[in-house]
Amino acid sequence: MEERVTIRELARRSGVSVGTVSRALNGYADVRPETRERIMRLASELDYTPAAAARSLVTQRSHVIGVFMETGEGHPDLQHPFFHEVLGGLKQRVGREGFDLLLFASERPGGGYGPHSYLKRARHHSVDGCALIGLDPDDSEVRRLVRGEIPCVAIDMQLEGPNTEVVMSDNEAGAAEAVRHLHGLGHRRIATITGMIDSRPGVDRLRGYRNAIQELGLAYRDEYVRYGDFYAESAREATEKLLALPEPPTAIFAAADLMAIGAVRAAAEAGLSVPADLSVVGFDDIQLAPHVNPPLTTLRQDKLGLGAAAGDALVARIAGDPERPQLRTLPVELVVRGSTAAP
Amino acid sequence: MEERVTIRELARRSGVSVGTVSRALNGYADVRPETRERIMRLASELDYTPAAAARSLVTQRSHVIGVFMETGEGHPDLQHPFFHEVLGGLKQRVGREGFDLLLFASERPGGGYGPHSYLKRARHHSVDGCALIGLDPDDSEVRRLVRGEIPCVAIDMQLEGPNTEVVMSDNEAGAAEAVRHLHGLGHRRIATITGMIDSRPGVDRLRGYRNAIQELGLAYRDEYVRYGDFYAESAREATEKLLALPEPPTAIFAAADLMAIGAVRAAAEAGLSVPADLSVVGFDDIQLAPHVNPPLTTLRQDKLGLGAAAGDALVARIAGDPERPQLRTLPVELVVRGSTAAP
DNA sequence: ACGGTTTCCGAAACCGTTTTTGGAGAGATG
DNA sequence: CATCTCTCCAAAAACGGTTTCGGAAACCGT
Repeated sequence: MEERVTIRELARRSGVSVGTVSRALNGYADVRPETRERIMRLASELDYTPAAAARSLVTQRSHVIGVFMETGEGHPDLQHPFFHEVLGGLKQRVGREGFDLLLFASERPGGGYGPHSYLKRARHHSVDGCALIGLDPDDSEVRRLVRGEIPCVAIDMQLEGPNTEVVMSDNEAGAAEAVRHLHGLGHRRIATITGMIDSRPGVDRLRGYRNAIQELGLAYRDEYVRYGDFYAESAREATEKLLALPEPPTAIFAAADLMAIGAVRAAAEAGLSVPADLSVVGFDDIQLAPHVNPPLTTLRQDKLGLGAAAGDALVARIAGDPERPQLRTLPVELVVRGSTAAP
Repeated sequence: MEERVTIRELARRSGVSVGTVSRALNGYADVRPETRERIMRLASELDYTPAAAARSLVTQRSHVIGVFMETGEGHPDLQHPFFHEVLGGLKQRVGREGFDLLLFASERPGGGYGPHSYLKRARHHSVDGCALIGLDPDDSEVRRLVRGEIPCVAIDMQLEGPNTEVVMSDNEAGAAEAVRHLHGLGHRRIATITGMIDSRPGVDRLRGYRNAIQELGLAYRDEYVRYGDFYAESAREATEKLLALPEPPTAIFAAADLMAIGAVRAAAEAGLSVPADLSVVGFDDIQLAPHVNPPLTTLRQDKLGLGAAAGDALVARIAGDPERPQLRTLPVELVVRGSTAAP
């Protein structure tokens, strides 16, 4: 039978008290070098592994960051490639600092009583901080969570709380740059397909579009803005409508690469070729963007950077840094590939 | 100051002992209904949240599943869309059973001493089980982990251990079906671009290709098999070579959708059109497969199903079920779209 | 009225750590 | 030699739960 080797066992074998073992292992000053040496050697011989539960029980810190990211059927956000890359960035960043990520999945946490709530689940596991990715900011659970005492960072969602911070790309500037790029190419009839307009990125990108249109002295036409949901299918339908217009656009700014891809597809189905007959620019620069046909001109979000920034925010707030901004926005970069050309 | 409400507080306020509170909350039999009622009401009024650490310390069960999934620079596996969807399936399945997912990220777990090792990290957090996704099965750390006492499930990797189970798609059958489909369309010169041949899916798909070629009475030609790495770029190069052959293939089976997309791109760059001049079939059916141009004919892996099967394995083994298969393979399904046609 | 069951609950041990407190011994100081 | 300061460590009290054990009261049949 494999008996777990505890700190007590270490103490017994090395002839000191458990307190001393703990101090030796944790690098406290007041333990004689040779004693420490002996203990550490023994620990590695026996492959001693401290129990996180015991430690966090007393220190009240778990070195774990909770992650809320819905995988629901309705909005399969966990399936949006964008969020995964952000998650990867977060993982890397907080990993360096010794944190692990707890991806909340359980429906009745703690194996039993009481309904689940975000706050409760976070408290139950004593996470040191929480990352909220692509959630509905109006959800009452979410609001309760950020109103609590746990440091939170929200990615791509508008949220306020005493100890929470928001990280997102500069969506407005990016959208504006997209239409300027199109305009520079010579396009004058530029349409857009928005993301969900109840999300912050959705409205910001729309605003960027609108501002740029006006700054460039183009007429803002209602029929040129169509509402999508960040996924391909919605853009395909939207593009159909757009192309059926009496005066169809020569260029489309889609507020997500997935939607840009949907738009390209709709164009192909309408017998149009991209970019010869229609220019399309996306947003995100997902992994596949350079590989689709034609390669997508898009605005690159620094996905790893977003995750890393979220990690930064979390570790800083966990460390007790009070001087934190409420919002951190990262620049996006236009990368032009093959889906845009002069009209 | 927000004092955490503990079970002792509950006991004090409701005038019973802590043991009774515990039993009441956990649904044990020997507590009078009205007492239980009173306690539970109080608990929900005070929003009592049990501490997972304390509980798992004594029960030796954490209700947490550890997930190892590398985000390294070298092989950015966390970036392969396939794995995310699998993760989603796993999350859903184990979530129903009350488990959460711990995504290992920390580089020096426990905040300090000793080098990290998979086994050590798993033990440190007392995870009830581990999921290994897309790792190198020859890694010595991985082998140590599966030799241990913790139930493990490996997804898409060949691995053996006393308490570990493997879940993967029926790659061989899928590959065979791909070439039969191509053959049925009239193709006779069918090439393949493999995945990494040090991975089980890589070799299985190659074997499936080879077997089908022979069963159909086609000549097996060495120059028709090119080695890729599951990502787009490698397939693009491989396709260039293939098309430069004196007798170029009329169809390509790419062992991954990302590679199929790379192949399509290479064809376009060579002035060929898919599927008119070249048929391409992929593998995976990633989310984007129906949306690229042309829509990809591919073999659908049941990604959610793989995750769910992994979850099944884990919960069963955690519950102590000894009657478990060592390997579980899931069927794949040919879905024909626009990237294949008669030659 | 009495032994035997049941039902309900309190007391206490325990899980594996950290951290505080204090004290023994050694060396320095007066 | 007495005292004072170090240095190093032991003991014990937490942290917040679960679970075992046993006892008091209530209920039962005779």
